[in-house]
Amino acid sequence: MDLNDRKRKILQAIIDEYIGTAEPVGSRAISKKENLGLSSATIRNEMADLEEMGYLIQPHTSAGRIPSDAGYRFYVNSLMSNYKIGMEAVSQLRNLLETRVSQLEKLIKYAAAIASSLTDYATVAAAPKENNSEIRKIDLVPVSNHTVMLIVVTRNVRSRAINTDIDGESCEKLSKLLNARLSGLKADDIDFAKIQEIQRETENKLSINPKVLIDILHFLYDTVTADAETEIYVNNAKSILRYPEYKNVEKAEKILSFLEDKENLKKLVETDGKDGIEAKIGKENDFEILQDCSLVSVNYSLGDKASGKLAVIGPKRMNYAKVFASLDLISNEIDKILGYYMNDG
Amino acid sequence: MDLNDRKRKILQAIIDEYIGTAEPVGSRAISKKENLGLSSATIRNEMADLEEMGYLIQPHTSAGRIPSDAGYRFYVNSLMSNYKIGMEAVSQLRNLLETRVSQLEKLIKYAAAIASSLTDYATVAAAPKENNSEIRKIDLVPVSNHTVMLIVVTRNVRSRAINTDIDGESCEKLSKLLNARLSGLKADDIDFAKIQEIQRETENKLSINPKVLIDILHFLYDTVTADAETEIYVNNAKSILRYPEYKNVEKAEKILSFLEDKENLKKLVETDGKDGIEAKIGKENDFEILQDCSLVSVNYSLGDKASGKLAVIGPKRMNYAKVFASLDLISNEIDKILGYYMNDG
DNA sequence: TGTTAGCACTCAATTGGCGCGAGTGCTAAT
DNA sequence: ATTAGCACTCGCGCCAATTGAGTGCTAACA
Repeated sequence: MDLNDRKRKILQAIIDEYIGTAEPVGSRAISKKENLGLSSATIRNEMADLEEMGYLIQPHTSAGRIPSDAGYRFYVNSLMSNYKIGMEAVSQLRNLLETRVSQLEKLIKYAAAIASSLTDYATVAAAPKENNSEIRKIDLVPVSNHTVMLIVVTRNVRSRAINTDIDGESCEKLSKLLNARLSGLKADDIDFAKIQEIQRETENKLSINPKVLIDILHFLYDTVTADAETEIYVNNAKSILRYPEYKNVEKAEKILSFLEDKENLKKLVETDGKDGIEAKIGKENDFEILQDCSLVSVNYSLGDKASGKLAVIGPKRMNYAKVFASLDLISNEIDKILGYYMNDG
Repeated sequence: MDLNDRKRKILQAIIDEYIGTAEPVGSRAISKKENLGLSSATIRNEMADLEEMGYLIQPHTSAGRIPSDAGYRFYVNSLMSNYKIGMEAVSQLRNLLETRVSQLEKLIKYAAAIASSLTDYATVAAAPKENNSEIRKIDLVPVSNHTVMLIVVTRNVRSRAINTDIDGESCEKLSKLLNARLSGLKADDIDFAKIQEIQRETENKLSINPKVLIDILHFLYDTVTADAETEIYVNNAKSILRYPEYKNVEKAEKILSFLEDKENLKKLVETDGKDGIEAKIGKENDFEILQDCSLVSVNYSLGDKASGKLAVIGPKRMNYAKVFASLDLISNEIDKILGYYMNDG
C-alpha cells in the first residue's frame, strides 16, 4: 500500500486542489503546477494507477478525478502539510477562554464557538460530564410564597424550583439535616433506601407536612442522581449550505435535522477512550447521514473526573490541516484550564 | 378600504389556496370551489379589482395571482377562520409544561419547542427576564483546592466558579457577613460604593487575604448587577428549507445565519409593551432579511417582574390561523404557570 | 525504459428552438 | 350583472445540436 514519492506528490496535489475547488481535477491542472515538471500525459498514467489502487474516483469518463475515502484517509495519515495558526488568533483565543472560565460549561461553549470561527465549519461539543462527584452542600431557599429553591452543590451547582408550601424555618432545619446526612457522599452512594431513611428520621425530628417532605426529598433524589443533562452546543450548522455537495436542499435539510436532534448528537459526542485528535472520513462515520462528511474530533478529559468531546463536521473535502491545527490548539488550552480547575490537590 | 362580501370571500379563498399550494392561484381554481357559484370570468373581474386595490399581485401576465403584504394583512385582520387545536395536543402540552416547570428558563425552552412542533415553523424565544428581583441568599462553597463557588439566589439561582485561594472557614464567615449586608436588597440597590464599604468592613473583621477578598467581591458585584444574560432558544430553523420560496440556497443561508446570531435575535425578541399576539408580515418586519417572512409573536409577562417573548417565523404564506391558535394556547398556559410561581402574596 | 505529443473518443453541460398549457383580458351575448 | 368564447401572453419542459474539458491509447522520442 505504499506509494512512491511521485505518486504521493501527485495524490497530494490532486487532493489539495480538490479541497480548494470542489471540482474534479484534471491531469492538465496538475501538470501546470511547476513543482513537478511532468506532462499531463504522465500525470494521466499515474492517475490511472492511483485510481486502480483505490485512492481516486472518476465520476464519469470525461471528467477529472476526485479523492475516494481511502484517498482522504491516506492524505490525512501521511500527506497533509502542517498548518500554522496566526499568532494573533492564538492570543485572542487564550484571552477569550481565560475570561470565560467562570463556569465549565461555558468554557466548552466558547471553545466550540472558537473552533467554528477558526475553521468555519460546523462544530458540536458536549459540556464536560461530571462523573459521580462529591456533594458539597445542599440548600433550601424559599423564593416566593409557594416556591422553594433546592440547590445542590457538587463541582457544579444544580438548582430546581419546587412548588410547595413550606415555611422558612422548616427549610433551614431541613437543610441542616440534609447536609449532615448527605454532604461528603457521592451521587452513587445515594439510593432510594437512603432517602426513605432520611424521610423517617425527619418525620420524627421535624414537624413538616409529610406530603411536602416527600415532595422535596423526591426532587432531591432526582436532582442528585440524575445524570447531568449533557448540554450540547452546535455552532455554524448553516455552513453546510455553503458547500456545493449540499446544494441539494433535501440533503442539506436532512443534515440540519440531524444537527438539531440532541439525541443523535449525544451519541455522536459520547466519549470513547481515545486520546488526541481523530478523523472519521465519509463511510467511516457510524451515522449514515454523515457518510458524505468528515468529522474531526478531540476528547478532553481529566482522569475519571470529567470528560467531553469537541467535533468539527464538514464536507469530506475539508481543510484537514487547518482543522487539525485548530483542534490541537484549542484542546491544549482547555486541558490547561481544566487541569488547574479540577486539581483537588 | 372595505370590501363587499363577495370580494372578501374571493380574497379569502385565494389566500387559503395559496397558503396550501404556494402556487399562483388562477380564476378557474376559485370558481370550482362550490361555496360561491360563480364562473371563472366573474372571478377574473373581481381579481382584477382586488389587484388594483393592492391586495393581490400577478407575478407575470399568464400566471395566477398571489397575495400582497396588504392582502395577508387584511386576511389576518379580518378574514382568517378559527383553528381548533386537537384536545390530545392540548392535554399533551399541559402535561409537558407542568412537568417541566422546575426552572423558569426551561419552561420557555419547552414552550418554544412545543410551539415549533405544533406549527412546524421556526421559533425564537427569550427566557423571562427578571427585573431587579430581591436577593434571598448568598453563599460561598469551596469545591476544590483553588476554586470556590459563588451562589446568588434571587428568584433564580446564579452561580459562578471563582479561581482563588480561600479556606473553608473564611468562606463561611464571609458568606454570613455578605448575607447580613445584602440579602433582602434588590440588585438596583447595590452599587460599587456599597461593595467597597463591605470590603473595608470585612478587612477589619475577618482576616482574609485582601487580594482574594477583592476578587470575590468583584465577582459578586458582577453577578448581582449583570443583566441576566438573556438566553435565546431557536427551534426548527431548518424548516426554512422546506418552503419553495427558499429553494434558493443563498437566501436560505442568509436566514439561517440570522437565526444563529444571538445579537440579532435579542433585538428581535425585545419585548415592547404590547399584549396579545402580534403579526409582522413581510415588509412590516424591521429586519430586512425577514421581509419575505412573517413573524407572529406573543409577549408573556407578569407586571414588571418578568417578561419575554415567543415568536414563530415562517414564510409569508404561513398557516396564520394555526399559528395564532397555537400561540394563544401556549401563552395562556405559560401565564397560568408563571402567575402561580411569581405570586409573592 | 520512462516520458510525452497527438489524436480519437466520451460525456456533461449549455444553448436555442418549439410546442404546450395555464391563465389572462376583452367582447359580445344572455 | 353575469358568463361564454376567443385571441393573446408567457413560463416551462423537451429535444437536438454544439461545445469543451478530460480521458485512454499509441507511437515517437530521449
